[in-house]
Amino acid sequence: MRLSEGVEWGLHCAVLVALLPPDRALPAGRLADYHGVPPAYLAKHLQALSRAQILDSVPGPRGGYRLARPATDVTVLDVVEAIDGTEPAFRCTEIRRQGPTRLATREYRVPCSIHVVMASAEDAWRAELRRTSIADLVGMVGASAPPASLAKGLDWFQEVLP
Amino acid sequence: MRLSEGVEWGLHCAVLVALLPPDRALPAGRLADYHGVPPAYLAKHLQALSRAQILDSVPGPRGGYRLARPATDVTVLDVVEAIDGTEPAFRCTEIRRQGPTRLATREYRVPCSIHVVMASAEDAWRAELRRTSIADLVGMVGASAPPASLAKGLDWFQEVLP
DNA sequence: ATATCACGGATATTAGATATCCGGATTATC
DNA sequence: GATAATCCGGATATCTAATATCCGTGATAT
Repeated sequence: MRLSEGVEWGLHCAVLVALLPPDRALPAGRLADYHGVPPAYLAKHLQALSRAQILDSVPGPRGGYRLARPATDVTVLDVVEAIDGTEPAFRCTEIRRQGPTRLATREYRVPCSIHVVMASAEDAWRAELRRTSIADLVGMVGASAPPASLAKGLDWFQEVLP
Repeated sequence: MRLSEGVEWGLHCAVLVALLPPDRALPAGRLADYHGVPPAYLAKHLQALSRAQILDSVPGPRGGYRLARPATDVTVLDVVEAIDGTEPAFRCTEIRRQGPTRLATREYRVPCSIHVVMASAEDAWRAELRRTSIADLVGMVGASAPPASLAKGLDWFQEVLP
């Protein structure tokens, strides 16, 4: 079981644009520079975040991406699902209905108990991801990152924002 | 994010061998018949369950697989991890340390907050899967499956166990 | 008018999951 | 003891999804 690497990129990008001065946007290329990831591929993931209305995209010079809503209203789960999709990790193929002892379809009114357990675990996973917003992550950075990190980040904004 | 289909097969097989009469074993081929899945590939997953000491393997005629421990002592998580591995779904590549604003390695003593959140969600997922044992699943089948299903299963045992 | 940027489609590459086969080792049964 | 059934691990083939790039189009600030 493996999450797309794009999930990590998307979350870090969301945190970074949450720190932007009001009404400014960061182009995809700058976000790729900042994180040291392939620009063309990151662009694809940012487009997914834009379609999910997590980011706003601004075309043209001084354009780029910014948050579409307050950082408090964007959960980690929102970003994960925008990039990785909402398909469950466990997909019940109903193998209980295969093989020599299978019954008629109408007999299977009760759900597959294995399916139920796996689904409830994924619910717990999602619930946990919903508990944290991008604003929380920004706060965590402020509270626990080396201060030099923030300072350097601010310098960098001055440099790259035209 | 996607779990191997083998996880579903492994769980259904664990439930089935938990229903075996004492000291009997089911060959991989019969388990594949019962579930309508490719025998050669299911065999690979059963070998993984055997290595994880969830199943006992018995070579030779009248051999096959049986539970290595009481069904109450085998959790759903045990089976999932035996087949899917224990690698986390989210793998932090520390992209916060890349790019133009990176600091010296020694500055990063606090953990990446995104990593922490993703890891806690996976902990919640695992905790949920640990709450249910194979014995619980067997009980659920007994309590909620169509009775005809169990009856047919028992007939089938008589037929295939030499 | 021009340069900057997002967007979506097409396509190539790679890694991992799915699937099969075979030779060797083990053991119950005759 | 011979035979047949079974597990085991390695080698290999195939298929799917993730990763990655490129380009033409449209929008817009300067």
